[in-house]
Amino acid sequence: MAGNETGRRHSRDDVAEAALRILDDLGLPDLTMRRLASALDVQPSALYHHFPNKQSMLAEVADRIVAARRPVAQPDVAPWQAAVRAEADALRDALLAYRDGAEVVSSTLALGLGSPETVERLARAVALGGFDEETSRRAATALLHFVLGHVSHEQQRLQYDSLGVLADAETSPLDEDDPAAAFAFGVGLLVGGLELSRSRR
Amino acid sequence: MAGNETGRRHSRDDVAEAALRILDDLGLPDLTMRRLASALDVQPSALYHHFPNKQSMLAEVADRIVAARRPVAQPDVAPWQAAVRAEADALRDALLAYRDGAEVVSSTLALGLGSPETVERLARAVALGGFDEETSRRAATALLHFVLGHVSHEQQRLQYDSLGVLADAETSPLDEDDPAAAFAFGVGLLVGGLELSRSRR
DNA sequence: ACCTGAACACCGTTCAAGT
DNA sequence: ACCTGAACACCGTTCAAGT
Repeated sequence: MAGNETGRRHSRDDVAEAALRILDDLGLPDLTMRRLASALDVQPSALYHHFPNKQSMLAEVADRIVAARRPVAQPDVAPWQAAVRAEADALRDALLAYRDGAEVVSSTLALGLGSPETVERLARAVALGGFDEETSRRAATALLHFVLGHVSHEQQRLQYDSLGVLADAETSPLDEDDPAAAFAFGVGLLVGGLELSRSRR
Repeated sequence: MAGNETGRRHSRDDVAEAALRILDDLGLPDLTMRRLASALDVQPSALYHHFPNKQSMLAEVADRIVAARRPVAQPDVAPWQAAVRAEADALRDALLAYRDGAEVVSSTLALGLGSPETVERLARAVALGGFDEETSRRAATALLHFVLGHVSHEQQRLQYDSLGVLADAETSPLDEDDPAAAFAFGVGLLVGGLELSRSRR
């Protein structure tokens, strides 16, 4: 897909694309520098020409995953609540588009790497409700933590189901029969909390 | 602290205690089976007599971290909102008590391991508000995701600050000047959302 | 600029064997 | 029941050297 599979001499872009492929095909635990190198027909040490270390390579992967979010129209007339929900949904869908997407993005953000765009887009949607900058940023952060935690768990479950068959009654209390509904509920709580703080202002 | 430092022959309990020590002294990346073994003056393979693998050993560590939460009085007369906030605070404090505590608990819960007690205690507090069981469980899950995400980030920041000196303006948009206030804000949003859904019922 | 070859300092886990 | 000794199959990263 991102060419140059046999011809040697790769770009940073090639490396990132190959990493996304491995992530989606094999999952995060199998996305090793050595496997990535061998997918590119190159020695592991060659990767360090493109990235200083594995974490920065994963940060690039994370940025590409969230950058693929569908754009959300935010007409000034629409209720801000709908904009926030749409942003949350777009983020969830982007994370679900790659295997272990949520965990990659989560660990990257935890390390302070990755683009700030993700929080900012959420914060902008919140700010449509007229909240001040700090409130918007804090609400966006809370939303992001919920989304990443929820989707991480969702994706972990997917993997279990696909390989473990998961003996009956083997469910954790975090498991949800309807992940999409549980997701909407969680986002709804945070939006509701914002509404309430607004009406009390 | 958990005895038997030189006399060979350890119990599962000794192993878990030693793991907690290493976690708090060196952090999760340095909590390896080999280092744990050498702290107990034992060959790495000996650990597999006590735990089938590293993940189950970490699950035991996670359970001990959250089990140390301070008990929260829940008199039936007190407002349920205060009970939920108290449970969230108790959980945050327990996670902060050990280095990388949030990450250990988070990854354990993500794998479906660890005791269900953590979610259940949160759900019980929510249920004091008269919410049905599914709503309480979903709200507790949302709360838990927020708490784990927030505290994980908080602890990552602590480590950065302690070793990196962190050049000026090196802050990510997720960073907070006042983590405790940001935490209370996030919990407040979720509690507020519950209040609103209640008044609309 | 991009890569090779070789090495360093590690991992988690298994397994036969010992007491 | 609890442990040793040795091995297997890996890791991320560095570094001199090549083109």
